[in-house]
Amino acid sequence: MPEKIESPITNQILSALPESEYQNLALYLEEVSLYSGQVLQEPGELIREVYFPNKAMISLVSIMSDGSTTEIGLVGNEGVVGLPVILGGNSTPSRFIVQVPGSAVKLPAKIFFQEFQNLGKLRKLLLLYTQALLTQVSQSAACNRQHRIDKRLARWLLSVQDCVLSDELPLTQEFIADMLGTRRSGVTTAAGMLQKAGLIRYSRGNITILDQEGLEATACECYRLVQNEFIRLLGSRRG
Amino acid sequence: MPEKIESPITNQILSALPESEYQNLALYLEEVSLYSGQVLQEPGELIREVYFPNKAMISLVSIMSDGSTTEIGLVGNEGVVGLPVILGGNSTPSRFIVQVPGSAVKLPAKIFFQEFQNLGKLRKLLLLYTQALLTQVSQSAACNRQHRIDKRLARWLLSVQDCVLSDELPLTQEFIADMLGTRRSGVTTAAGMLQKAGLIRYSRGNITILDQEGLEATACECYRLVQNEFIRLLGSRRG
DNA sequence: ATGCTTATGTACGGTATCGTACTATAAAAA
DNA sequence: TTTTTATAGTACGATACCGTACATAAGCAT
Repeated sequence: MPEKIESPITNQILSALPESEYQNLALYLEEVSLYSGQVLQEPGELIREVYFPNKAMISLVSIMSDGSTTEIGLVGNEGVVGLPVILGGNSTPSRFIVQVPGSAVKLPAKIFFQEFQNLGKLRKLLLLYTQALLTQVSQSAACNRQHRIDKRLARWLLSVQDCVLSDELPLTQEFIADMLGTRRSGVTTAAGMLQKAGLIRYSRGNITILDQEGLEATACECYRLVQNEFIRLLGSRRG
Repeated sequence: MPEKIESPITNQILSALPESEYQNLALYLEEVSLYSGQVLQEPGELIREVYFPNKAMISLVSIMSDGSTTEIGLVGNEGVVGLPVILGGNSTPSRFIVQVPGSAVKLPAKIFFQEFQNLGKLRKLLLLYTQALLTQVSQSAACNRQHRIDKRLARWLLSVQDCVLSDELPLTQEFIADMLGTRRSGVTTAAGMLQKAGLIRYSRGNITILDQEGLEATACECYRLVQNEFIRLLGSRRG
């Protein structure tokens, strides 16, 4: 039996729903605590639940046959993990993995799908969010081709910050390397440059953003572009 | 006044519609001939018409502020250009440009949007196609990070072949370089390798695929993965 | 044919990143 | 405390690709 939701829901999609639509879901919503490194979904697996992050951040990750990984999208409190349920595919070739731990709200895929069929606000929001995610992934495709590692790192840190609404990011360089699709020592070098410039501080699995504006100036244009598109489509701040 | 459609419609989405749904659109469909290099949409422009390619192939392209370009998706006869109309954004930050000339069917965005609201086959197909495109873009994001130029070129040529259903591809190396997000001379070198291996033949803006199986063996795994996902979701062959 | 334009071939120093290995240090465990 | 483990720093040859420049050649117009 799903439990009652005690904590406030900060997920922006759920928060934006009119009361009547929210009540259609409320009975089935369940608050869960996600831990770092938790795998919500492996490639090809049938999606049985979708997750609305409150504070957590979840990465969508591509895995090549040689084991190399690349992040293709990030989901924070502005979004939802599990769009293939409404798009009809019910699975994807990517892994969903928790990067930043925290609370989220879980909903059975079946209920999610049913409510999406109604001509309500949820449906409208989910389609807009789909476009926003598509834009994010598209920009990453171009970014991965065109931009250097230090710019991409700066962009990525800003994006994570927006997802979790905090300057303190519990992330090891090893983990970041897996997301950026590069070597760990490459992250060390790039992060060292950002730290030397006074933009971030870090030590053993904790990164603090010291100068957001400076970091934005260092990041590639992709951060701003995606963020602007999230604002245009959803009115929220996310890149 | 839209003209009557004379030629057979080979676009897979339109072909798959039940007669009644097709009739809802038929009055507004207009056959158009797309030429190479034709820009259907610039970044940020309001989308007024959507295009269902019959034989043509259209690239979705990201443009950076320094002018560099990167293809983020391809659309052939399996799909439609203009998804932001149904997703609600009505524009995107990318350019839609005709890569391989040929016929397509044009439909006013308004009609497209209206018909999508109905709970019919069109809606189901479009959502599935959205997921397929998202998978394609996602895989490109990872591919751009992980794979070498010759593998990506092989993948890309196979994808174009699937889009236009022909072994003869009217493409210059300059154009290909813009799509792969690399230099023209890099394409020359990579294409030279493929030609030396007997996989393709080319001369002045025309590439012929001689050995599809060999090309697949050379291409990165991304080709197969995306193609399989198109088959799973839509039953059609496209990567 | 002749010249012009477009497409392709090639070269070469420079740079980002890889692959790998080894070291250093902080935190946790014994 | 000592040992172990996780995390981060550094080095260095190898490699893919960039940036650019110039040469060659095919097709087209005259």
